[in-house]
Amino acid sequence: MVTQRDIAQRCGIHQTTVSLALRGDPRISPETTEHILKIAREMGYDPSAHAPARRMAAHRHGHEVRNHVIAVAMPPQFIHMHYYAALFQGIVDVLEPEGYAVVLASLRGDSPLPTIFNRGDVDGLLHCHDAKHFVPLEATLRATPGFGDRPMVSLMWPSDTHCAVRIDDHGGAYQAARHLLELGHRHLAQFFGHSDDSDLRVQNARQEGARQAVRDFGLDPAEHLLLFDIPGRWISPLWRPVAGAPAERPIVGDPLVQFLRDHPQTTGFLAINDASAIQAWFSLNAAGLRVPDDYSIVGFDDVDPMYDDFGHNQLTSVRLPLVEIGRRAARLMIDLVTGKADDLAHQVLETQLMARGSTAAPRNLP
Amino acid sequence: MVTQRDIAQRCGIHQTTVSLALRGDPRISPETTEHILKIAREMGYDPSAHAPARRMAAHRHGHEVRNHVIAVAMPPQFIHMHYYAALFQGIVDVLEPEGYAVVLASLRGDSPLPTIFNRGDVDGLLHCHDAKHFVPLEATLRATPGFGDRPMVSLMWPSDTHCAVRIDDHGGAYQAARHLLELGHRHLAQFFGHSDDSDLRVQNARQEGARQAVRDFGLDPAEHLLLFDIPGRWISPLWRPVAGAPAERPIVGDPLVQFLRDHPQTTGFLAINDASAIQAWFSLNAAGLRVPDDYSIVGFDDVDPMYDDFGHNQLTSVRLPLVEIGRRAARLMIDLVTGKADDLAHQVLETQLMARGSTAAPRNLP
DNA sequence: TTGTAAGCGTTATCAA
DNA sequence: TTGATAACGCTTACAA
Repeated sequence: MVTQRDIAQRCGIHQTTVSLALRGDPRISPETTEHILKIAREMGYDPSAHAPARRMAAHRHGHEVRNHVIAVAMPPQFIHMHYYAALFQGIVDVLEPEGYAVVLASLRGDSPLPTIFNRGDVDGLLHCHDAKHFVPLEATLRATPGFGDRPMVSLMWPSDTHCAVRIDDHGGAYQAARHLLELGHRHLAQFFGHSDDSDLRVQNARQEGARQAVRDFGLDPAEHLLLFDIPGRWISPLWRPVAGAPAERPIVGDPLVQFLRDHPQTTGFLAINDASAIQAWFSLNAAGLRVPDDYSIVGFDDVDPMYDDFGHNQLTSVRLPLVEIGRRAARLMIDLVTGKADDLAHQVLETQLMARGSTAAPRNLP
Repeated sequence: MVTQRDIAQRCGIHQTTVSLALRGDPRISPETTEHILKIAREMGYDPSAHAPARRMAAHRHGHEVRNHVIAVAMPPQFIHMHYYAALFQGIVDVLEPEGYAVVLASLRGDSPLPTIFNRGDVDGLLHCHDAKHFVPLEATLRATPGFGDRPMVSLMWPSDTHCAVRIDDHGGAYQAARHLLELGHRHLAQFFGHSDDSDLRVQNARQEGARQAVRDFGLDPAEHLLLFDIPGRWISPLWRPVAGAPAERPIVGDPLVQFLRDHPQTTGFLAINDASAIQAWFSLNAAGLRVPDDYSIVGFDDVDPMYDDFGHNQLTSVRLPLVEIGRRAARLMIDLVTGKADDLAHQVLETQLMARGSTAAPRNLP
């Protein structure tokens, strides 16, 4: 393992000079510097091999170090969902070429915080947790000496305490509702996933977006836009490739059919995500009802397909620029780590409606 | 930042004693040790905060350090495939509770090796690359001073140079072929994905497995088991949630229909994975042929579903214990890192046929 | 422009 | 059973 002293000896020079030269300090003459660099290369000097020594010295002088390591915290089971996969893809797209390593941390309360955090080896954290779930994590991390006040960026969820990159939920729901209204639907039902411990800002924004679209059509939301409280499991991924996993087949229940009995005028559904849209579709099929002949469904996220017999996705959905969000969050993180960005930057991206076969003009129902 | 010296001063004792006590050295009397530990806790001493110092000292005495960091190398786009997701899930299941951090590294040639490798901060590597693709990576890593000869474990692919945990491909193909033969099919076609730069051992094992099943039925493989060279893209995931990605809709071509014209006796297909099985299914549908009425298809991996209108997966497939493989590989890695396992351990796991709606008894075709 | 010296916090050796 | 000392390789303040 070749050290700066080895190089110094070989050059008949002092180690300090080598240290300065290697970092391109202007106090060392260009010729000396060049010679030292040449010898260093020749001897195969590898600066990163001596990271601990450098860290100690830096610490002594009260400096921070960049590790080129970014942690990414995702909810459990994220790996099985295309939604998170797309975000993740964007993150890696940006970080990898810059030489950053990506550390995956589920950061659930039940596992210990990986020692890499305590060691101060992580430069920052990207995460995808809603505010309520993230509060305890944030507290833990902030209290971890090795992490301290390093930057965090939230993906998809708004945050009051740090940066966020997310989508315009209001606009997305507006697009979905408007699409159905333009097709002629007049009585819509918006899915609502009630989970009392989760941040409601996103759902509220979506509800307001749909209401706005209804109002813009001169209709009264109270009458023309109902809420349908979906079974909790509809939100989950349909299929998990886990031997013995519970959700091999979707839960095909009839709460939706019951809802339609109670509200027979409803013809259009705004789902909470694609999985719930597809579950609803299956439920309608099971009841002998047809999409889009009898009912129209709009998914959300555009990450899960509903194939027809020929492999064409039929699910109309609101496409989220998830990969781009991952990319932007990662770029923002790099800027924060390198001190080029403000710690409270927020970015909001627009969605795009992908019209497909699950939506059509309504026909008169009995 | 509290140091051993701080503790020593507070105890009116020498720092060396603190060092020994903290590591439970028997030379320090139990009472002293206990007292020191108590004070250390009180003062909030965090050993991992001083990792660099410890590393330097360790290095000086020629010791290795455990970082509790394992790298996982997966092929590009792995994040969008359930196959890799399941492997990954297993890995994380085991590593996370043990306090290991998981570093994701695509390790493609075009990005620089993350500095974390050069620094010696990675304890070992789990990877999922076939031998031919992995050879250059392995060379690079072995030549990286910070990684050197640390352990590697291969998932799914056999390796001559290091550990592997994989499945019994021969047995899996045997199960699939036997299933079709037992249903009464007598003329089978096995999918073959020709990519000349990839390790063929796996495909060879599967072909031999299917041949064996045919022979065990008293039939001649040369006549009763054909190979169908599938379009390259059939192997890829059907749906990628990437804005503007190329593969939004499957390629529904007719090479399979052409094949059936040339070999009209064929009634049963052994796919190379689930995606190719589903693509084949779509192709048959497009040609007005029906599964399983006219043809039976067996997938492989059991990671991608083919839903009927009610959300029930119809694809018969060979289930791979992917999560378990991830778990075993991770456990093996921990054993290697802690010096408890041999460096050439191999594990082979069995598959299980999941019979569903895509296979049935053949009927007489025109 | 270059050299000197001190110190970061730990571990291991050796002396007490 | 405990204490003193030297080193690991680097960065920086200061002296030459």
